[in-house]
Amino acid sequence: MTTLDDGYADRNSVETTLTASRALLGVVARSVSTALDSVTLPQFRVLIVLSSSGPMRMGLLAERMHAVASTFSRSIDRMVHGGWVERIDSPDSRREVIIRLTSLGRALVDEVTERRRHEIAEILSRMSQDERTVLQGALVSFSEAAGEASAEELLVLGL
Amino acid sequence: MTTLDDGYADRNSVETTLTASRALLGVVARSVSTALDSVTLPQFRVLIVLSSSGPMRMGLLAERMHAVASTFSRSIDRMVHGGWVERIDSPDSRREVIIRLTSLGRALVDEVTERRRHEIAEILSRMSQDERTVLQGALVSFSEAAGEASAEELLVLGL
DNA sequence: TGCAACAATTGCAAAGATGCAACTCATTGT
DNA sequence: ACAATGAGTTGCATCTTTGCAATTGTTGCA
Repeated sequence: MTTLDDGYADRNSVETTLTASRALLGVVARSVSTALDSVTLPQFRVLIVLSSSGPMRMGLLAERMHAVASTFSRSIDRMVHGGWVERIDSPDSRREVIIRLTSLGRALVDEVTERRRHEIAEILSRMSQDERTVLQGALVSFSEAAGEASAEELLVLGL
Repeated sequence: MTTLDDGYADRNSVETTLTASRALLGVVARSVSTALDSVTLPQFRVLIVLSSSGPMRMGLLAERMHAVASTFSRSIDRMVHGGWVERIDSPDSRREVIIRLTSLGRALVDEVTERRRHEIAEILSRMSQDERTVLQGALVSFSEAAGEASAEELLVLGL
């Protein structure tokens, strides 16, 4: 991509970008908020991690969540009780426990991402083809300039 | 704005938009995460509302937060104790209590928004002037197509 | 004036998140 | 075989969020 880096962002373009980006954040917020009727935000974060990284050993998952193992064990108790995840034996070692999404848990995550996609598609459909094309190009360059947002960071807000 | 509505969004542009939203979320998450060392997310949301709407009567604020008044009163207790907000007498009625940000509370919010602006500026600075201009226009048309994201919704994410 | 409506707080209570220390098994290495 | 280490769980404790019911003042109105 061409990055001429021919300037710095003036105050105004920052404000404009920030303001305009609120719409996009609104989409995300709406999609997540429905899930929060079912699980808490910390719990939803767990679902997100399991969804994107697959089944995982207890300790590893706790570490990813920046939680103390004991704390986390009981959080998982609650989530198991809620039917969102399940504990299964590890094929590697009998002292390890693997946490896996149940179909219910997966459905909840899917519902959120699906809602998000759907809503974005809806908004895009209200734009002209030209506008979409321009937007797409602009967002690509923005994403590239921004770099990868680490999964770790996104987790703070539940994706 | 011209909305020809001459098509539907293809899968690809949806994905691109989704990716960009993650980059944006990364910015938001990073900016907020430091504040979360000081206050909880629900508490930070209170600070956000006070920051954007100014001092507010107890009951009104509780309503905005979708909290029951009694619940909220105690949340405010903790925040007062933490030094983030203060209760002041209402000039209108002696039975009303106004909640106002302390300078500490305001500083916390400012710090977050400042960090966010800074980071956006940084990203924009890695783009060419042309790209920035195009991005702004594109985001504006996206915002228009999306409609207002209610402050209510954005609050889920802490702005 | 006196009562009903209003604003906020307090009493009580349940559920989650979180942390430290102790404990139970399983595994590894000597 | 046994001690040391590793993985999870349980005991115990605290703090925050959240809700319902009852209480204390205030205000408005008949």
